[in-house]
Amino acid sequence: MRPTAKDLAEAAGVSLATVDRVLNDRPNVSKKAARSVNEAIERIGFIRNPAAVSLARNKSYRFRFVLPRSGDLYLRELFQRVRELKAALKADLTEVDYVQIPIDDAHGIAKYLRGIHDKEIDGVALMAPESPQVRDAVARLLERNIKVVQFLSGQEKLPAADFVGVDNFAAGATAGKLIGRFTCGATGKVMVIAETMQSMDSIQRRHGFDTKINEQFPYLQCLPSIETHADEARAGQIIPRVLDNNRDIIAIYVLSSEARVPLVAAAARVDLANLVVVAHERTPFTEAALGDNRIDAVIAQDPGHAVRSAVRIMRARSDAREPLAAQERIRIEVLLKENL
Amino acid sequence: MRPTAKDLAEAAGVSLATVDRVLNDRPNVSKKAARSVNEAIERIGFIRNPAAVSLARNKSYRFRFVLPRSGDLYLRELFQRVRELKAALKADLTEVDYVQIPIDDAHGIAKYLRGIHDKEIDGVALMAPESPQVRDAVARLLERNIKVVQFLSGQEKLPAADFVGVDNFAAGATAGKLIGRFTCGATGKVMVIAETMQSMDSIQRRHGFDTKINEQFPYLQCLPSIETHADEARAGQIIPRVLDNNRDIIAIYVLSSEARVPLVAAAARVDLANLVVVAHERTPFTEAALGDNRIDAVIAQDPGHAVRSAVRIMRARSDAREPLAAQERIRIEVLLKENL
DNA sequence: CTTGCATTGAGGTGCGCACCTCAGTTATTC
DNA sequence: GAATAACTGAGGTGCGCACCTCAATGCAAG
Repeated sequence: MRPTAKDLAEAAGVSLATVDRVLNDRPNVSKKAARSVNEAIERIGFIRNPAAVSLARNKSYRFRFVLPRSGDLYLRELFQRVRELKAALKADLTEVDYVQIPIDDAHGIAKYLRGIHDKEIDGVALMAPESPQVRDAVARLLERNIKVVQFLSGQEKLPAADFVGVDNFAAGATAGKLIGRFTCGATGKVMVIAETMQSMDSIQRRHGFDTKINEQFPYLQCLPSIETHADEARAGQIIPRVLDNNRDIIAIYVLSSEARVPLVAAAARVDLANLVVVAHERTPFTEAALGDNRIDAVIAQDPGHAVRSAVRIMRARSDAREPLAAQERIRIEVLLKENL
Repeated sequence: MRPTAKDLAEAAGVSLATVDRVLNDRPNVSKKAARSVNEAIERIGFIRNPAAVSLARNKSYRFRFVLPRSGDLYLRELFQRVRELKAALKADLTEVDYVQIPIDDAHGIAKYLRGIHDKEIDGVALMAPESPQVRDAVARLLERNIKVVQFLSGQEKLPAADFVGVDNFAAGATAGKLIGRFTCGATGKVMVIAETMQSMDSIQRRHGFDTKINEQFPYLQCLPSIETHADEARAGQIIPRVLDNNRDIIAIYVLSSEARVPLVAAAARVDLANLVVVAHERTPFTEAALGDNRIDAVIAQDPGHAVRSAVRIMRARSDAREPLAAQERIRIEVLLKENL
C-alpha cells in the first residue's frame, strides 16, 4: 500500500501536525524536524495523493488568455481551441477564458493587465508584443503571485515567466530550407510578405529565413519584406505591383500567421501553383490552399497543443510544481498536402 | 458555488442514495427517478468532482506496454519515454510498465496476453503485428474488461480497441512527396528499404509511397523493397550489391523505423549527401544524419506523445470517459535539419 | 528564575463522493 | 389479498489531506 501522511509521520518520528507543517511550508518547524521529515519522504517514497490534496484544498483555478483582437484566421483557431478547452476543463475545477485586446496599444494592454486581481485570476497567458509598459505590467502580475505565460509571442524571455511557442528563428530557417529545396536550383527572386515587421516573431522568422537562404541558396534573391498591416485594400494594391515589377519572382514566403489576405492578392496577378509558396499556420485557408497546390508547405504550431500546454504550465506553477518540459515543447510542424 | 451531489439530490427531488445509484449505474432505480436525476444534472449543470471521485474510489491504474523485443533505436526511444512517464505518473496512482516480446512469435504474444489478469492490469497498449491468434487474445482481454490500445501498429482496427499512431499510408505518401520534390525532376531510380514487408505498417507506407510517386512523379522508378530482416550482415551484403547494379539510384527511402543499419550499409558504397534520403522516426542516428546532410528528411511520430496519449486513452476508458480525440491524434511530423 | 517566543503534538473538521446496510415503501404477480 | 420483487431514503464510513485550535513543551534572553 502506498504510504500516507500518517505513515510518513510515523517514519519520521514526528506528529501529523509537523508533517503537515513541513509539506505545506508552514512556519514554526525546527530544522531538525524538517530534515527528519524530508529524509523519511525519501526513505519510504512518500508522494502526496493529488486527488486528496485537490479535494482538501477545494481550490479552483482561473486562467485567462489575453489575445490580440484581430480577424486573423489563426487567431480564430486559437479562440476555438480555448473554448474547447474551457468545456473540457470544467470538470477539473479549472476555469479558462479569453479576452481580446487591440494589439498595437501597449498602453491599453498594460492597463488591462494592471487591472487583474489575484482574487479573480490565477494565471494569464499573454500574447502581446514586447514593450516596456507590458513588461512592467507583467512584473506587477508576478508580484501579485499571478502566473504568467508568454504565449506564442515575445521571445525576449522575461525571467519567471514561462514561454509557450516555437523558436521563430528556426521556423524561418525551415521555411527557407523548403523554398530553397523546392525551387530546385532555379535562380530568381523570393517575395516575403508580413503583416508587420514590428513584432519580434516576424523579425526572428525573417532573420532565420535570410540566414538559411544566404548560407545554402545564395543565388536566390530575397526582396524586402512587404508589410500589409492587416489591410486588405493595401495588400491588394501593393502585392500585385511588386509582382509586376519583379517578373522573376519564383517563390513567396508569407511569414505572418495571416496567409489569406496576401495570397489572395497575389493570386490576382499570378498562378500560385507555378510558384513555390510557403506560409505559416494551419487555417481553413492554408489547408484548402495546400489541397489545391496553391501553397507548397505550411510551417505550423498546433494551436490546440499550445493552449493546452499553457494551461498545464499555469496549473503546475499554481501548485508550485515544475511543468514537464518534454511535453510542453511546441513543435515546428511542416505540413504538406500529404500529411494534413 | 459548484453544485454537489447533495444539491443534485435536492434539485431532482430524490435522496442522495438514488443520486448515487444513477451516477454509478447501480441497479434498482426506476426509470422515472433516473430521468429526474438526469434532467436535474442538465438543469443545474452538475459535474462530479473528479478529485473526490478518485479519492473515494481510491483506485489505482496499472497499464502495460507490450512492445517488440528489438535493438531498434526507435524502440529504445519508446522504452525511455515509458520509463519517464512511469516516474511522472507515480503521483497519480498510475502504474506504467512495459514488457518486450519477440515480435515474430504471434503464438507467444497471444499466450502472454492470455496470461494477463484483470486483478493485475487495467489496460494494455499493444504494439504487435496482426494475426488471428493475437486478435483473438485481444478480444479475450476486452471480455475481461481490460482496456486495449493498438499502439503504433496494426491498422486493421479492432472494434472496441483504440488506436494510437499515424496513418501509415499518408506517412508513405509524405515520404514520396518529399523525395519527388527534392529530386527536382531528375530521372532515376529510388531504392526502398524495409526491415520486413510482412507488417501492415510497412505495406501501407509502401502503398502510400508508390501511389504518390506514380501520381505525381511517374518518371521515378521505385525498386522493389529490400528486406533486411534486422540482419546487419545481410544488409551489408545486399544493399551495396543493389547499389552496384543500379548506378542511377538518386534517392533512398527507408520505410521501417530502423534507419541506421541500412543507411550505414549504403554509405559504404555511395555518399549519401549526393542522394535524396528520407527515413522514418527520430533517433540519435537520424538526428545526427540530418545534421550532416546524410538524410534529407525524416518522417516521425513523436514517441513521447504516443506513450502519453496511450495512457490518457486507457485512463479515460477505465473511467468510462470518452478520450479527447483532438488531443490524441498523432501527427505525421516532417523533420528537417532546421526544425529539430 | 521568569518572561517570551518558537516548537511540537493531539485532536477535530471538512472537502465531495463511493459504497454499504437496513428499514420502509411501492409495484407485480398469482 | 397475500406474497414477492422492485424500489427508495436515511444514515453511516472512509478515502488522504489541508487547515485550524489549543495545550504543552522546549529554549533563550533578560
